[in-house]
Formats: sequence, C-alpha cells, structure tokens
Amino acid sequence: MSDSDDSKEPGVKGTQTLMRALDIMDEVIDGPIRAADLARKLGMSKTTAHRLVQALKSRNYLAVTPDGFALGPKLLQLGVLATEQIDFVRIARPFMELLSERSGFCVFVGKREGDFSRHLDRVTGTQRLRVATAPGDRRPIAETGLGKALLLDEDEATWERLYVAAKGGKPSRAAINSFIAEMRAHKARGEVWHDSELGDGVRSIATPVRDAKGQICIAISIASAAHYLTDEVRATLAPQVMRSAEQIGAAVGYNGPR
Amino acid sequence: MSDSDDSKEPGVKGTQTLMRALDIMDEVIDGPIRAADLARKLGMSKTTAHRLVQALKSRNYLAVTPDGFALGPKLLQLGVLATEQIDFVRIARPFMELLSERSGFCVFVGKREGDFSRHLDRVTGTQRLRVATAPGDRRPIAETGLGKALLLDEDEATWERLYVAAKGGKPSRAAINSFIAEMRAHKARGEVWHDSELGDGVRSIATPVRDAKGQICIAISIASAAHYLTDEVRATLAPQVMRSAEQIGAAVGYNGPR
DNA sequence: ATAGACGTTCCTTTATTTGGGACGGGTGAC
DNA sequence: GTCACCCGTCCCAAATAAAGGAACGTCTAT
Repeated sequence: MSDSDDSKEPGVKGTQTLMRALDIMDEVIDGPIRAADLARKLGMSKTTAHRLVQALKSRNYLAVTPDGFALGPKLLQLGVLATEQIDFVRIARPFMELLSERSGFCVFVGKREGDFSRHLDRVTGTQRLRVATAPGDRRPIAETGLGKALLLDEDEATWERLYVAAKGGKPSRAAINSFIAEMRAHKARGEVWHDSELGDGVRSIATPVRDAKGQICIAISIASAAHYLTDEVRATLAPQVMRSAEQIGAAVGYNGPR
Repeated sequence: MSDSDDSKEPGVKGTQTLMRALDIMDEVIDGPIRAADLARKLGMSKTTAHRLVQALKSRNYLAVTPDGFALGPKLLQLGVLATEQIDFVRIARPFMELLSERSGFCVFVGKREGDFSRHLDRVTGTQRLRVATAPGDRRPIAETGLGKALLLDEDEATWERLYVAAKGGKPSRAAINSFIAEMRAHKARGEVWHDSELGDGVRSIATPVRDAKGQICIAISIASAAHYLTDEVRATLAPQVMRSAEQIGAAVGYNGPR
C-alpha cells in the first residue's frame, strides 16, 4: 500500500543517488523490506539497491533484521535532536500566511506553557480591525480559543482545574459544567469555537496541531470581532482552519491517527 | 564535541553523494549551520554543499532557519517510527556476544515490565556452570541485578515500594534501608553489583543501557556463581560490562549525558 | 561607496555511479 | 538426492550523474 511513488518529484537536480537513498528510507518506513524488493519497487537495479542499502546501513540509518531492512538507530538520535531543534513556529508560518491570505483574517499560533497559553506569532490579515493579542502574550490557557485547542486531549478533571484557575475566583458549579460541556463539543468537532467571555466581542476558531507523536504541540487560530466573524463566516472558515492545522501537522511529521 | 570526522570511513564505495549528504546531516546535528560553513567544514565546493542541502531540504530532512540549516521535520516522523521498529535486543546481540567471548561469562539482557524485569535474551558463555535464567523469565524487578540496573533512575520511594513488592511479605525497616543504601551505591557507580539473596550463590554485574532520550531502555548483565565471579574477577569485569552497555547505548542513539 | 559573504544559477569536465553479468549459499519443490 | 529459484555479494566497462569554477544579485558591515 502506501502511495506508489508515481509523482515525478520536481526534485533538485544532480542528486539522483541521494534521492534514491531517501526513496529507500521512505519505503522502509512501511516496515522491514528486503533489498531485492526495494530494487523492484523503486525501479533500480539490484546492484544499486544493494549498494545504497549498505551505505545507509553503514551509517546506521538502516538496520538489518531477519525480515529485511528496518529503520536504524541513527534515526532515534536524529529524531530526539530534531525535536529540540525544530521550531514549530517557523514551519507553521507559511501555512498561516496562506490561511490569512485566503480568509483575510488574522491568524495566530501558540503553545502551551503549563497552565497558560503563549502566543508565539501571528499573521496580520487584511482586516482593518485587529485583535490586540501580540506574540509573546501569555494568558490563562482556558481563557482563549487557542488555549482551549491545546487542551483538547486533556481529561475533564484537568479542564475543570484550568477553568477554575482561569476564572481566578470560584466559578459556580453551573459555569464549570457548562464549560466542560462546551469542551466536549469542541473535542468532538476537533476544533474550538470560542467567544470571549470578556465581553469584548472577540471570536475565534482554533485548532490543535499534532506532532510526529500524535501529541498536540501547538495550535493555530483565526480571531476577529464577532461582527466580522459571524456564524455564517465561521461555518465557512472552520474547515479551512482545520485543513491548515492538518497541513502543518503533516509538515512536522504527524502521520495521522493510528 | 562529537568526533571530528577525521577517519577515512571504510564506507561503501560508489556512494560519494549519499555519504556527503549524510556528513551534512551529522554536522547539522550540532545545531543550525550555514551552507557555506558546511562546504568549508566538509571540504566540498560551495556548489555541491548547496545542491545537497537543497535536496535534503526538499525531502524535509533539513529545515531552513535564520541561523542556517537545522534538522527537519521528516526526522521527527522517522524517529517515532524507528522507535516502534527498532529491536533493542537485536542491536544488543553482537555486543553481548563480544562481551561473553572476552569474559567467558553468560551475558543477559532484559527490560522492565512494570514492577517486573523480563529477561529477553542471553549469550551462553564458555562457562560450564550456567545460570538457569532463560529468555522470557519474569522476576520481581528489585530481586535481580538486571532489574536493579533498570531502576537506577528511579527515586528512593519507588525503590522502597518495589523492594517491598519483591519481598512479598513485610521486610524489616532495617532491610529496606539497607537495600536503599545499596541502590545509592549502585547508582553512584552507574552499575549494579548484585548478590542473590536467595542463597543460591548467584552473583551478577548489571548495567543500564540508555536510549536516544537518555532513558534506561534495557539493561545487560553478567551472571555466574560467586565461586567464579569472585570479588577480584568482578573488579576486572565491571568496566568491561559498562563499556559494552555504553557501546549498545551509542548504537541505539544515546548521545551521552547532556 | 566599497568590500566581503552568502545563496543561487549555468556550464563543461571528470569521476562517480550504474547495471549487466557471474558466483556462492540457502531454501523449497520435485 | 537433484534441480531450480531467489537472495546477497562482487567485478568491471560504459555512460550518466555529480563536481566545482566562474559569475550574478543581494545584503550587511566597514
């Protein structure tokens, strides 16, 4: 299965050897595979497949198993280091710009910091009215759409705790239950539809982005005044936001629910 | 930091392009680096470095940052998948065989399973007297040398809990304290020196193996009758066991304490 | 304004990679 | 038991792919 490599990648020229080796890596992703099978699948001679596989193995990018070649230990190392080096914001940027351009709204990205959400970056849309939230802002996580998106994987006890924390005082039982009910709806939808409780008429659509481990690492959102982001507009935009989040997820290695 | 790649790797022939690309990956491991610097460091023309870097980037093995090139999102994906595919036992095998050959003793490998340690594999040494533990055996984790090695990163409360669990009944406070004191010594040494409390005269030297995340993933041990594994022999073998564990760690991507 | 550094593109030469072919070993069928 | 088939491995001549010199545009620091 997997996608047969039909597409003639535009690929940089003058790197056939490298590209073929990386093609091999892509095949091995699907599980251990025999060198001879690689040659067939990728349309190269047995000799070439053999040579590349040996090279990859000598660098520990591949490991030998009784079932053929599998991903090697070097990838464990690189994977961990990549996690430290990768800057999710930078990767997300181009997708955010695209989303902003298409929708005309401001797009935000943020991550969780303990019980808070930190706004990391934004792309200002063409909209005249701008939401004031600036990169760097930190807000109680249960208070913002972005924050709530970051919480979709948490359990209800955590939702309650953070909601209470966000409210500072002691919200009524009814308020808490109402919040949890909303969160359930967001979770079911996979996307947060947020109306600010501050009465400033700010509305947002926020969606979590998942990393290679399937965990929520950041979230993106579109925010504007309810005047612009009407129910109707929201219904139109919601799928777009979600698609953008999915694309960013794919860019950071998310493989989809498994 | 890291070994400068001075050595003319024996490397498979007919893969210059691939090797150079992987050399680039190795350089990028140390942090974002500029294409021109890569060309200098690796002794290739700026053009070549540029071409390879572009190719790597097009496959998401590298990402662009303001500071140069960094590890890319593809590695996140591969890292996670590799974790699932990699068979620690298979990787450890050759090192265990070497250790067994050099020391003459039985070598074991095992992993943690909750509150138990599971023996996964062994290499039978030249020793006539063999320790009965067979692959597949499961023992209370605080009861074996291998198990204790797997616990070196745990806190003292956990040590106590597992010791009590291993003892079944309620060991005396003195026994518990003595166990914890021993564990402290093992931890400081980075290696477990174990004498069976079962009175069967079994002795072992066990050392944890760390994975790419620095976490203890498996442990290896040498075990034999105290008659063979005398204090003197143990002192000689201990460093060998530790070196083997370190080599296995390196093979699974451990980067050393950071 | 100038000099240096970086990223990028183009083009020719060269050396690297390619793949056919052959060998040895292992496995299963007959 | 022999035979046929498929695997991984090795060798070598041919040809293609990759190397790198040179030149350009841009940006920054001097």
